[in-house]
Amino acid sequence: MRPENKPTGQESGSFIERARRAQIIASAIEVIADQGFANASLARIAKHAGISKGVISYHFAGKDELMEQVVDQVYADIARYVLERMEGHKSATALLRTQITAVAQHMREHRSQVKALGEIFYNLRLPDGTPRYGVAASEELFQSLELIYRHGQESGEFRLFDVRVMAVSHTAAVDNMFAYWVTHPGHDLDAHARELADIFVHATRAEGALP
Amino acid sequence: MRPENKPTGQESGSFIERARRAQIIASAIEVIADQGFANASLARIAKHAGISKGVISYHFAGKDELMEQVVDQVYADIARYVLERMEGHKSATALLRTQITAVAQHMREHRSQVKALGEIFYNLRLPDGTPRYGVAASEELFQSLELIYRHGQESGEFRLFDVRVMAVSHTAAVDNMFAYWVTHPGHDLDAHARELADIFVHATRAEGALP
Amino acid sequence: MRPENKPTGQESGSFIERARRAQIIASAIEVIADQGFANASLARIAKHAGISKGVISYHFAGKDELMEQVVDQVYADIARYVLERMEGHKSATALLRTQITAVAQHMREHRSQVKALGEIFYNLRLPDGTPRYGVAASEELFQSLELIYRHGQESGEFRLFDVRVMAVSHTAAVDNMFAYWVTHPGHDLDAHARELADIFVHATRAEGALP
Amino acid sequence: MRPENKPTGQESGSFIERARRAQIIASAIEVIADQGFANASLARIAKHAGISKGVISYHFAGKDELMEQVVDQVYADIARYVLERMEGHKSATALLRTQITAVAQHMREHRSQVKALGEIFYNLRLPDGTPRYGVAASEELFQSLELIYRHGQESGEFRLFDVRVMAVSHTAAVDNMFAYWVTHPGHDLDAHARELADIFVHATRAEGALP
DNA sequence: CATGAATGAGGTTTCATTCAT
DNA sequence: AATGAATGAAACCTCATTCAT
Repeated sequence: MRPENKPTGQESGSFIERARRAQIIASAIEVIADQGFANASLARIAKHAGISKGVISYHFAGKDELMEQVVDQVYADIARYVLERMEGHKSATALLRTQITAVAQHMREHRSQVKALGEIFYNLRLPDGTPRYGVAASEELFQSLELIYRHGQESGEFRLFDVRVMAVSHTAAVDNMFAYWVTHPGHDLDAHARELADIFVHATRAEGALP
Repeated sequence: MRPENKPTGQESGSFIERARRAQIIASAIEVIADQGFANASLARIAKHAGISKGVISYHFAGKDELMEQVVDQVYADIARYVLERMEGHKSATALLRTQITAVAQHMREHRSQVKALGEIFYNLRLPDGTPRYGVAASEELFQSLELIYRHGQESGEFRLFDVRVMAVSHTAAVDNMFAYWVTHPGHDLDAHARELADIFVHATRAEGALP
Repeated sequence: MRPENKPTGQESGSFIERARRAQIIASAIEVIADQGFANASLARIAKHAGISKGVISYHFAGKDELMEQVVDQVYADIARYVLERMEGHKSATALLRTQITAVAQHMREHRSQVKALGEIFYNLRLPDGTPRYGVAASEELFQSLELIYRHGQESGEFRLFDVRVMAVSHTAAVDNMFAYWVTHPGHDLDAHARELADIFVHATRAEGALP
Repeated sequence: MRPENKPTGQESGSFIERARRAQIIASAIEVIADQGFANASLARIAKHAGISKGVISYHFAGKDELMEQVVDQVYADIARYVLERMEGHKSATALLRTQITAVAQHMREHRSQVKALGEIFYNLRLPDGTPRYGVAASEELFQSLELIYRHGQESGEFRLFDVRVMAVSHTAAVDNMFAYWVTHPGHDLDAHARELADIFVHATRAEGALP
């Protein structure tokens, strides 16, 4: 019997406990990234980790909890990585460029994690059949992007536009940059990111004021 | 035994044969749009169509072939719809706007089809676990968008940019417009499309030349 | 896909359908009577019937439905058997004696059925853990016995007593007669039944009026 | 390693050893009474006791031994309680009444214990699937009741009847009194017991000699 | 003396597919 | 051309038990 999860931010459980959970989460990420969500059975995840199937059930309440832990961890990693790199920048334009290029860097260094995140986001469903995450789950991300866009509009850097549509399109373009890179090995991710940043810089530019 | 499928574009089989296949494809679309790819078992599709499970196996080589037929049909519908509306326009800018708004109109009128298309695109896998359609499958779409963008660059309407990145981002933004609309009932799809067209018009604009 | 059960009294399904269901129910009865409820897995029931596990899932919504069908059938058999033999008797005393001896006869001829019924009654639980049947489920039986007892009190054959306590005790004594017989092969069930009838005849007798 | 259990009546092991075993037995009783035998996993029993699962394995050879210890303890409690109250009574009729009412009192005061006892009696099986306790296990109880009945027949208080059938029916009626009370909160257990005593007093009465 | 960790068997259920009719 | 019936694999989950520490 594993002690019930303490949903606090604080790490819980013994050292071994945490190590096993991390190992299982890592294995899940690799299997999902490699074989897709639908093929990522507990059996495969366990086999990939070199452990017995029961171990997963021992450390996680069920498959859903494991998936949610994967999402939580990967999402937190991305957010930390990107926010660190955005610190210090003042202008909305710089923030915008930095966000896109930082995400791209993180993707290049954590390809499997990001892929697994996307798979789970798209596929995990609640018992009633409705998506567990969905576009709705990106609300937090939308809002943080809207902060940048609104900041640019207020400072006069950006023209007036619907910040929600811009945020949704921004998110989509970044996500697909990743998907495109994954399926086109050899594609220059950093160049793509720079081009994408250019696109949104132009798209948001106040009339007659290109930098 | 059913005669093997002729993979030509030409309709094959008797009238009844074609009608049954169409009925099954329509049922599959509705079930997938409603319950998601993972919950769209042949049993559910058959039940929804009011027929026996065996009929599907009789008319399609397997589940995968059914899914591919759904994709083919829906994809062809979208292409026809959008191309019809683009005809007659000359300027790249007009073509760009029209493409985006026409897709949005089609989405509004064929919500289930588009949703099912997305589900299959994202979820269907080959036996070895790799995606059946990945971003790679959008190659045809990318190229047709690139035609527009290159046309604009040659006519001087558009600035110089990487047309592939622009096409990928364009596709992504349109896809997510749909996803956002699906999960946010009441969202104004047409307004979103107009804003999105504005975004790409600005993003592509030759310097100092806003219309 | 099996057509959903029509909960009407009318038999539903094709001939083969009904035959398979009957076969599976019979197999379940034998396995439960032989190995006990806890050991009566679907695998064992299927093996005993010489069919695949999946067949059971095909014909019954789940294990619980199978168990309930067993109860329904066995219970109806007993009721029919006993009521047939009680018909024509007028005096409460005769009805009482007949009920007990008829049940005993039925038990002797349908040992497995009765045993399985008891096992399911005692063990089957709802998803929330509460008993599916329980003493509460015997309410119908209690009330029919109370009719006899009240009839005897009104006719003056029986003394005054709490008919509910008498019915509960009666039910218990009959059930345990069966259980005792099951565990003591060679025990004379009919003699036991006659003795038991004597006990309740004496227990109910109006003072000073033994027949 | 724990020293093997000494199956003597004498308490064995250190103080801590005995305390732990008692604690575990008590927890098992509560869980079984609450959730039923089938849902009383070692995990749940351990959790309810606030200890680790391993402790149970340490102190008991296995689940079966734990169950048997529960039976032994509860059974001994009941016997002691009832026998104490029967002491001093001489007439068979008084002994009969006292036995029934004393058992009822004990039930009211030790509801969980009695419920757990019944669950285990009915459900525990030997590895080969046969019941560990069946009606056969009540032999001791039957014989002690038979002593009373034979005593009454010899003293002339009781009519002639088959003492085994009477004892079996008596046991059944008392057991079901408990089951009925458990499922009908608010039912008057003491009144039920008095009625039940009346029933057996009448059932055993020598003709023409009601007290 | 106690624990946390791990195991692997076995449970029910869902599913795509095959086949005789 | 269609159906109902059957299959067996694979999924997730629970559990009693074992073992190193």
